[in-house]
Amino acid sequence: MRLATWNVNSLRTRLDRVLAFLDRSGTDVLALQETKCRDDQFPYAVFEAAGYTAAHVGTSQWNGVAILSRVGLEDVAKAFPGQPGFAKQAATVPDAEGEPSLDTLLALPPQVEARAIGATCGGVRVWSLYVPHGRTLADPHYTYKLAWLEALRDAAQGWAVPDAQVALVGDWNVIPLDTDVYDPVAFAGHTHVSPAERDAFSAFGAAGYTEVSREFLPGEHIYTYWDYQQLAFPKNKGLRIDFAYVTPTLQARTTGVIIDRDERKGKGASDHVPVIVDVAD
DNA sequence: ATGTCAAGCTGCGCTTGA
Repeated sequence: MRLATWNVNSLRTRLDRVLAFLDRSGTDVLALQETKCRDDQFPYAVFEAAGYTAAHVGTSQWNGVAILSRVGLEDVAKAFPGQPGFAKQAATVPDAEGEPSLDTLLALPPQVEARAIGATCGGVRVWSLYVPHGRTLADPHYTYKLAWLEALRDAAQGWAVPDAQVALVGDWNVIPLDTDVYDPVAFAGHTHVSPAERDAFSAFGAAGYTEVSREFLPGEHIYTYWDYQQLAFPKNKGLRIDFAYVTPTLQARTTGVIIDRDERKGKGASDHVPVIVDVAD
């Protein structure tokens, strides 16, 4: 079985590329992140015509995760148990002088975002994950990111029972090693590289998972993302932030990992490329 | 070339998010 994960940065913009990728790669199960569409905008029929059943969760133009499968798709979960929500701040309200005041920002109730979807495909429990970005170390989104990862770790630890076949794949928005970024000095003080984020990422190892892209592709400066700005891709100024954690039984079946770097080329590319995991039948 | 892209909403530019 060929399992892949890809942050497509808008499915509607990239639908032709996704279909071409499925055809070219022979992927059986594709986890997508950042579909950037609502469920009613998701092209279920297009994927059905291509032979794939799809499950999607999307509530707005932001986030959105999906799983496509041509080897079955069962027991869909549109969030993980205990998945934290994010409390957006409403518009400022006027203070006594009628001016917007930073002291009167209104925190809206936390909303569980479309960042995780699970389904059982061909005997493997697949989770398509879009970890919150964090924005800056001082932003409430960063606190949310750490809480989100911790809650996922707790849930995932419970799934990692003996012989379980679980894959946690997606855009983790964490740079685990200094050699996973083109310039670690330039990233100091930013999100993705903080000790807390790196600890939250590596905690999945202690929870019973192995990150198989690292196992099969241990080299330095292997990237899965290149910013659209500053000619990052031609200069190969990338980040390694898309990963696949799997349970031991699934790890034992894993025969290889491919990072499809060519998918970043040409006009209309996503800023991320697919990470492909091959699993023996 | 302060070397980007996408979506929504109002509108044909701005804001948000990455």
